Amino acid sequence: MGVTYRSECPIARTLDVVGDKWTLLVLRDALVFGRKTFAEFEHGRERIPTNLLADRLKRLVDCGLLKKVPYQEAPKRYHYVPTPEGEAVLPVIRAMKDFGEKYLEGKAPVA
Amino acid sequence: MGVTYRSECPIARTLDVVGDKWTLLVLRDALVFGRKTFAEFEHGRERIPTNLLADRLKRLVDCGLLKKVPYQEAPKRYHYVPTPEGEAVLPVIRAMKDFGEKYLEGKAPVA
DNA sequence: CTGGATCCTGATGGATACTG
DNA sequence: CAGTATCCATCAGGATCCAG
Repeated sequence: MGVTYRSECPIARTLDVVGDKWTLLVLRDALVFGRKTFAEFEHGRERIPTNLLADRLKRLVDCGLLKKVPYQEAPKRYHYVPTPEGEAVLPVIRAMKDFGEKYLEGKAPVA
Repeated sequence: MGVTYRSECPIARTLDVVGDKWTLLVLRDALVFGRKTFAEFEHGRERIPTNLLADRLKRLVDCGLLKKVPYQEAPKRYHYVPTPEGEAVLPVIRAMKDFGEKYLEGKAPVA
């Protein structure tokens, strides 16, 4: 909230929203693997720490890329499901997948 | 160098290489604005701190997305220019541009 | 002056333990 | 199951410094 984007550039803005090591992975799990619950996101292959997962889910909900939908009472439980805006990031995820497959397979990481 | 990727997923691998707030912006400057020198990268609209710029340029060179080409002796000066692998990230940058233009224009940031 | 390197401080990341 | 809390390590960001 209340923070400003670094610039008017749409690329910079996109990075301000999803430009970190986990956010797009959470979105991938939601969009391509259909994961919905906290536990489903948590137990993906990359083992995101629970505090970061909670934070990323909250952010994604706050900025309108995911929405919380209740699926159970007592105790209240929620599914995290992509909004149309959330689905709109699929092309960037696909582009990353293509890039990763073409250039990063079997290649040692540098950083 | 010796670090391992978080998983075999090509998306996760791509994020391990370019998944932070600055790397893709540097790549954007190189690929779409044709910037080459340290100063050209530094004086973009987003004002990246010099230490981060130096670090990101080095990483990008180390992982083969940019290469240093000398263009002057005494003192040695270099251009940072995209390799073919570097050019291969253009689709992800374009996808981010599309997303940013469609969904983030005039919208307040959340984080 | 360009191309960084260094230093310092506050923010973020990440592992694990704990709670409703 | 779905998160919080805690603690420590690392990184970001800004200022400044240094070498060619």
